[in-house]
Amino acid sequence: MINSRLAVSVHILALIATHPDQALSSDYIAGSVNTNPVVIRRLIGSLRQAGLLSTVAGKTGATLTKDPHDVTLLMIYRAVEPKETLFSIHDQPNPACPVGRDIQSTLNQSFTRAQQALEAELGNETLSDILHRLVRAR
Amino acid sequence: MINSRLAVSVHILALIATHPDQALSSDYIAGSVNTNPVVIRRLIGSLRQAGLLSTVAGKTGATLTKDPHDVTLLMIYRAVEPKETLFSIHDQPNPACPVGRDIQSTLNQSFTRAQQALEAELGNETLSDILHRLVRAR
DNA sequence: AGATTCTGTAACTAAAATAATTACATGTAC
DNA sequence: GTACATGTAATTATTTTAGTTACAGAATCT
Repeated sequence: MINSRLAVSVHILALIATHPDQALSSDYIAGSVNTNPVVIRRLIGSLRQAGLLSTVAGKTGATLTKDPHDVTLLMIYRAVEPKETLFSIHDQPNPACPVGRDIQSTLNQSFTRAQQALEAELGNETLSDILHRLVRAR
Repeated sequence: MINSRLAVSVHILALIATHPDQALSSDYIAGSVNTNPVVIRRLIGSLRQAGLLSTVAGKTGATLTKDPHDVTLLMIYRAVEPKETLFSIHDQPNPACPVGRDIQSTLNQSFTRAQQALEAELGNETLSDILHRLVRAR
């Protein structure tokens, strides 16, 4: 199972987007997400590094640097997910065995395709889509 | 990052498929995978439960119960992956917050789509494809 | 039959990943 | 200058994953 960093990050960005007039503190956001403020600040740090929002140290709040239409879930995912490959492959299979020798590269092809399909789908969904569905959900 | 159980399971099935005449022990398979025999026996247990192979307790070896053409990576993945959902979503977001209240169901829609794309791709790849690529890799 | 070897599992340990927390340096605003 | 915020390192806790030990029960071999 993939970690919840993407889920929490979307939550953070949705909060900021729906409160354009208010400066939301990491404490406030943590209250909505139900976690520790430091967890929020760390994710915001990654999102800032990815150019999705900007903050000023010491100053409350963060502002989106892109239009929600132009922010895909894939961009958010990549911002907070350090690992490039989705599936792990066991290492050091026996090179003396014909299967062991080539299993890694073979699996890698399949896994790469699957990952690309996942990422294509994440790339098709924007923060704007999320915001619209949040409103409609009421 | 997703665990390596799918990778190891494909390795196991590929070994069995390429040695139809030999009865491979969990010890032998563990030697090719480079892990502990119990890890192999556990995965074989899951694969058996899913109807992908059969074994006889005490008797060396396992035999595939399906043609490799009819075994998809998705079937293998589902056999050894207990979790149904790919992405985790943080729990107990603040219900008093409009975003917190509906974020889970909203994210769930997006995540389900992404997961389906991944699974569709895994469903398109068969054990037979893997076997062919293993041979070609030499 | 008895010894040996294997599978099937439970139970436990180790390692790694994830999340939560503490602590504090530094910046902002009144 | 005080109060409060962010940024980040360091630590701890929790969960997941993988590896290991142990052993009961089945099969094979002589």
